[in-house]
Amino acid sequence: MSPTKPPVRSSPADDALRKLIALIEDGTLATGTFLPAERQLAERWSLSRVVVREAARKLEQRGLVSIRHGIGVEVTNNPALPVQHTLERLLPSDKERLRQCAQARLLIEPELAATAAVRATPKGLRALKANCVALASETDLERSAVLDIAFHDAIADLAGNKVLAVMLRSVAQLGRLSREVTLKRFGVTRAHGYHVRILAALIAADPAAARKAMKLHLEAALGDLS
Amino acid sequence: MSPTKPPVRSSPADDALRKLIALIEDGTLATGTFLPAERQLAERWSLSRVVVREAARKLEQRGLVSIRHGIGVEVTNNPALPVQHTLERLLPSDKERLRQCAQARLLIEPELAATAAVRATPKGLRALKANCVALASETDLERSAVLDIAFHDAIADLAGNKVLAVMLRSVAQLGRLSREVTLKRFGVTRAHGYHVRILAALIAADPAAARKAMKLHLEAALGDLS
DNA sequence: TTGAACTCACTGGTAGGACCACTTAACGGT
DNA sequence: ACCGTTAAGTGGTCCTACCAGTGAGTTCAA
Repeated sequence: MSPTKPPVRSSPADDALRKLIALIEDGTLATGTFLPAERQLAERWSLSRVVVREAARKLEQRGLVSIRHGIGVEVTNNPALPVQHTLERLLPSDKERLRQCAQARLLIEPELAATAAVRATPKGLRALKANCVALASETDLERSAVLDIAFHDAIADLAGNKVLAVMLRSVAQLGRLSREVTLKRFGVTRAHGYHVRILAALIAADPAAARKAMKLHLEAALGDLS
Repeated sequence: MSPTKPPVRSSPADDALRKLIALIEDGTLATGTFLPAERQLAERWSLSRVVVREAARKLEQRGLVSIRHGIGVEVTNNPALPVQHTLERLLPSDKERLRQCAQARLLIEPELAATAAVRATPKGLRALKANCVALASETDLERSAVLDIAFHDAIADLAGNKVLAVMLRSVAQLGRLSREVTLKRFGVTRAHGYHVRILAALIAADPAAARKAMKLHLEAALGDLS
């Protein structure tokens, strides 16, 4: 009953983890920058290096950082990564995983597009338009794929539902990683056409049209996989 | 160019992690059992305890095990846990998180019910029926909530899409954890009624009816939150 | 001058041993 | 028969030394 041990149970490891998360979220440690070296953090916070290491490992598993031997700990902030790990373990077969991811996208993304049509901001629409323009003139297939993903991510953000946004981002990235069937050149131009139509529906603030345009786009793109 | 260092880059930590995952997945380490003590594993595999610890930490972050001070490392196998961590960080506000999770459920789960109606097996239907019966006679609210979640999980499994199943499981568990507004007694009996109707649609292999019944159920249950 | 190899000072990764903190169950005194 | 003590097990932390990649600066030969 002595007040020396109230329910304040907090372990050094948890403290370190929370501190780091806080630093990342408030922008002190921006995406793309590196954390201080493990030894420095340990001394600065009067902790063992082991504790700092464990915190870093946890951050890595949660997709917040990427640890690179000989380099350092880079802030990546990719919340979709843990989901990708889970799905890769649950569905070891690339083909089946892609199939189920496609099904999930087909269910989620048209709805996101419809919501985005209602909630879109001028700023968000400008960004989408810029993405479309960039995709039109992009010749490199690799960068085209990145732009394509960014377009869909941006729509998910506009919709304002972070739960669905994270889910979409996960399956989209997973699809991009595991498909050798990367887009052909004609695939890019076709994708651009669909993107333009989706963007038009968003600008018109027409949910039904956005939903339909997104559905058509996905069915066309995902159909290439079968 | 010497063949002594081909692309076999494998670190002891990765090896340990892979070994443990394999042991868990092939059933050698069943859910509910405990891993050997860290010191034992370290000696058995001729590794440092640090390495074993890091592997265990990673497994914990991925939802495969639960580490408990003074007790041991228990195999839990809850793939939804990483997603929950991510969403709790992205949406710190309980209220907003619940709202978006509800929206996600409303989108995903009716579709899962419809698919389950087509793909349901006799065995799966029996399990669902047993769950319904148990819920009807359960008086404890805590256990009722568990049964409720299990019912929805079972339907997701029947639908055969693990991607959507994991997503649903995540948002459902998250909802149960963060709501103080736990079900009242009348809520349980009402839920049971909906469950029976959903089950009937599944038995009848009627996708449209299943989708509709699930939608009604969710709208009723989630409506209590607002 | 140029350029390629080397050196060295970082980074994270691993090792081993000691000790702390929590849990449980067996033990022993009352 | 009860309850506090003890001891042995577990994970948690620390320290210190060393191994292993990386990159930049230096050196030395062409």
